[in-house]
Amino acid sequence: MTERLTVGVAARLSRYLQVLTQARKMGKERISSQEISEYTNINATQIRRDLSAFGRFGKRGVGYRTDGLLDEIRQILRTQGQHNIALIGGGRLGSAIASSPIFAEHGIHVAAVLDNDPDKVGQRIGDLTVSPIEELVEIARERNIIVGVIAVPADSAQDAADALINAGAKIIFNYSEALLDVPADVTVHTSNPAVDLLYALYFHLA
Amino acid sequence: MTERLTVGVAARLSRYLQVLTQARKMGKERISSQEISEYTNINATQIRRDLSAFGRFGKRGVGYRTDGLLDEIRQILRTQGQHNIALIGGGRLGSAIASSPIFAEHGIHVAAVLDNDPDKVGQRIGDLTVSPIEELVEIARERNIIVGVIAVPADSAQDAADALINAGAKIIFNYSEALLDVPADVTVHTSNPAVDLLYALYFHLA
DNA sequence: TAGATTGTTAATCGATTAACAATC
DNA sequence: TAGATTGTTAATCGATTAACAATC
Repeated sequence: MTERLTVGVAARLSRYLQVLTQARKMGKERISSQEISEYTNINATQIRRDLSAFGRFGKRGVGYRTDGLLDEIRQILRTQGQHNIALIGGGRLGSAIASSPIFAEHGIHVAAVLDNDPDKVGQRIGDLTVSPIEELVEIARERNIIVGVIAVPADSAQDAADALINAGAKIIFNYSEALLDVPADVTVHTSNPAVDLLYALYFHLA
Repeated sequence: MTERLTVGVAARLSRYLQVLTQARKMGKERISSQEISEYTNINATQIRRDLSAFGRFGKRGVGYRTDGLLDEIRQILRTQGQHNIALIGGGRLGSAIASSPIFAEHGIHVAAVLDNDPDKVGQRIGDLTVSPIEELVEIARERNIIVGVIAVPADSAQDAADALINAGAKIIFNYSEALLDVPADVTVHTSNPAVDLLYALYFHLA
């Protein structure tokens, strides 16, 4: 099982992880492939197939133990540790991200919020104080940060990306609509809800 | 060309749409499949293949006209009109979404922000005033809304979904971590940046 | 002409699905 | 035993990629 997962399998396992995390919070002790399918829109046979490639985690006639399956998938995805991330942008979106419980639930800790606007520096967001962008290099080194989240307007996004790259970040989540130019060893995930929406509308209208 | 696109093709065309929109804003008149590939991480051959299924849009040795290709893809995805959407939640995330230029750029108009918290009702967010959730049915009917965005804490998310469904929404974008139970004719897109991040980390660490 | 890039073919690989025996 | 659900097979379909002629 030391082989690298394909992109598709890893993406699907991540979705199962999300459903299982919530199902556990709702007190569900067992879950069937059919139930996971309803929440993810992934075919139930596909789910059983994905899982059975790593072991026999389920019980026929019963389903999967929520807790046990969660642990197995975490092991497969190697996502059991704590990860520190840096957030660039102390505006509305930055505040929303920094305060969201979504990250903590999965072992992800927003270690710092930075901004290049002197008016924002020093403001408090939840437990954090906004730091000047100049401190990013030091913070990233100290806190072992390789993931950065960009929550600034499109016209500042490339500057934010450059600062992150300069500080050693290898994974960037871009919540602006800007296209970012980055070196080959840096991965960018751009989130664009408007485009996702057009995609969803296509299937509704077609 | 009246046939329905496969899920994969529609998803990729949406990504091209995003890149082309930004490339046009940056004043780029022409773009090659290789350039689109660098921004989307989709194989350049795949891109040419996807496009050539609908016509010969490019010029050999030159590339594609940004403007022209944008129009072609919009036609294929049938996303040329204006769409009104309703946003539930007037907190930090809701404000960020309502104020974001990302939607307007693609013809999507946040027509109303609603909240069940009396303290939030009446507050202004950009051009909008937060309305009580009770007004959703009427607003949805008047503004022809079938898309709803949920930007409330997880423990209110199902209530928000129920209100949207009751008002006739068929597509729901869920920015909480909650799992939503909805009728079969309603599509839910749940965004969970933490899970996306674990997925990205897997490939970085592996 | 030389260089660049599209459009297309052909081959391979992974995803998807139906069906069903195994078994709880 | 009866019902439910997993694990697995087999068949199909779409995605991916390399290669390259066409052509701007």
